[in-house]
Amino acid sequence: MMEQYVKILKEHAIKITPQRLEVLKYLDTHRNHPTAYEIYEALKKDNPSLSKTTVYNSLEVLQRHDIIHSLTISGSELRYDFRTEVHHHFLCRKCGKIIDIDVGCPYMDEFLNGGHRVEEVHGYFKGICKECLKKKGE
Amino acid sequence: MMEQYVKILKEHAIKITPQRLEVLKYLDTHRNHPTAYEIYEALKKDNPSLSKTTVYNSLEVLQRHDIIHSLTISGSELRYDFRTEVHHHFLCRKCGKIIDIDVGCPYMDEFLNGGHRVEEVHGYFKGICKECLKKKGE
DNA sequence: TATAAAATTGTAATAGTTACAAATTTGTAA
DNA sequence: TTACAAATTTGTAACTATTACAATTTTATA
Repeated sequence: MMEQYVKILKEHAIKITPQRLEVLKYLDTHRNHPTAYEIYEALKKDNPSLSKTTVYNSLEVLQRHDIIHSLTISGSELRYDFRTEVHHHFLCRKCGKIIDIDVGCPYMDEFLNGGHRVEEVHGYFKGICKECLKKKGE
Repeated sequence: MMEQYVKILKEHAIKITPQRLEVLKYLDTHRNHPTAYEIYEALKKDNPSLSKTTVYNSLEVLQRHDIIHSLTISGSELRYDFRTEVHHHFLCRKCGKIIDIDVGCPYMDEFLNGGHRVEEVHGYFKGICKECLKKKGE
């Protein structure tokens, strides 16, 4: 159940706590780019004494070790993502959904010709998603 | 002096006010992706009665008419950009500077194969800029 | 099992942004 | 040019996401 998450934390020499395991598990099993608040609300059901600060702290430590990523796509709040290969994101203005765009830009390296050291790449697209376009037409 | 900005607002049928003209001029002449607060602080010098809300309102209307864009690159506050052709941005974690990356990704359209209608494209890179890398070595 | 270091909790503070009502300004038409 | 309705500006207060901090609890280790 939790062994896989224990393993991840151990590999990164992060102290193991139930809260961190739950946050990590939640992100692994909910790939819809939740906010810190959504994670907090969900985990509070099984652990009513959970603190919002703990969720933020857990997200921070997981992010620092590159186990998860945060997205700044919305501009008002951060979204969190279980780390996978580089991919991009589409934000639908209508329904608010954030959809994975599973293509890396093959020309990405060209952007780096300025001599900067690039550690993160974010591709954000915004518009109206396929489903909302369909609804509109009906 | 201001004629060019008057012209832009007229073309978009936006009511002309000194505040909007100043905000637009500021963004045209300061291409360093300032925050709303930075714009407010700068313009207050010549117009002490300027309200922060007015800056936000002006930015909102200019953005709605696609005259300026906002960047969510930092995650904590919005940055504003006088509209130009599609280009990307690099945020230096060390000095905080946001640098223009003047290359469009030629494979951008491929991302859209999901059938979504894309209205905005943001490419954000984060790392250490050339200048900060140089300083470190010294 | 004892202990030091680190994490969790709860509350309060902070930062960026938005809501709102009163006063002022804008564009238009007589 | 003047008058007026509609829109904008202003100032203050509210709101939301996030961070700071001190007291308590838990973790990893010996």
